[in-house]
Amino acid sequence: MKISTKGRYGLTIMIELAKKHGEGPTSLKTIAQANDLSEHYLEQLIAPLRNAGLVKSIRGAYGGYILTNEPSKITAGDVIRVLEGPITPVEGIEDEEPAKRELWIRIRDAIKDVLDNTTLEDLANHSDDNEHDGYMFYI
Amino acid sequence: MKISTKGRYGLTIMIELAKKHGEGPTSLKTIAQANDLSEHYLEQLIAPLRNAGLVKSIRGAYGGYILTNEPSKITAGDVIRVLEGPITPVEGIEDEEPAKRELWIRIRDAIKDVLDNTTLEDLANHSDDNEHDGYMFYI
DNA sequence: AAAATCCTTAGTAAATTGATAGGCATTAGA
DNA sequence: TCTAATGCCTATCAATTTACTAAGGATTTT
Repeated sequence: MKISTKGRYGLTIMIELAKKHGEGPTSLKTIAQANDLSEHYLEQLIAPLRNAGLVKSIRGAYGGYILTNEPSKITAGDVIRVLEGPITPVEGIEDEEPAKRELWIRIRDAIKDVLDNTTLEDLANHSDDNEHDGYMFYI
Repeated sequence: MKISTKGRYGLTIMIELAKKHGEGPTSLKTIAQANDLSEHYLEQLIAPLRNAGLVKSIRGAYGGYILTNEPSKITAGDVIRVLEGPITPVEGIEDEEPAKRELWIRIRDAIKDVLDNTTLEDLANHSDDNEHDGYMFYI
């Protein structure tokens, strides 16, 4: 039910790169410091993002990472799938009996719908409004 | 992102009890055998369900468990919250910056919508159709 | 040459998962 | 009253995952 720090920090990295898109490479050190995260840990997270072709690295001094695509063309789902695996509430949906199977499928599709329709552009350009504060803590 | 066997087996228990609702208690042994699960493990899962008041136990020979409410009045969300904790894709949504915070809230609400609108009656009475087979494996 | 950066592998403490083991407490039915 | 069937409780544990830390090599710019 939870998305771990892999997916969350991974999104943080990608949002930072989206904000700097077109301005040359951004180093992990910069991103780690700006978000108070471990640079070493981020290195481990960006490796799969690079292998998946979502980012490109530029080595050496003044190097860093850049997005390989427009922020409007990369979704939160792209990032989460790489770092957390397939989007599904349970392993082996196909093995469940019909009633539960349909429940998991409805949940999966609901999550997919949100993640696949939210782009890095949406996330990077987001204003600092707080329109959701009113019901935020209702669980 | 995942619901563990706690929530899944817990739902299995509750669906079995819903099927037998009004017919007297059902033992964990019966449920464990019917679903090829460890009876001992199910005992650990039903304890919190009992503490939460979702089921009532009847001790002694020919005892077992019964639902404390109509299957139409108990939702999958009730069961999942007891066994998996609050429904949320991340811990500490309130600590995230607005862009990600809204993303997590949208995901949370989408999951809540499904879980809170699916009752044990829905799950117990489900026919064995396979209407979703066509796109089931698309992730 | 020096500094900044990416890249890779290894290790690790804590938590969670998914059980198993053993046995006591309670009750229905013979 | 005895016995079998059940619920109830505590402890233990192997495997996995999480969230890092550590160490150092490879590459490129200045």
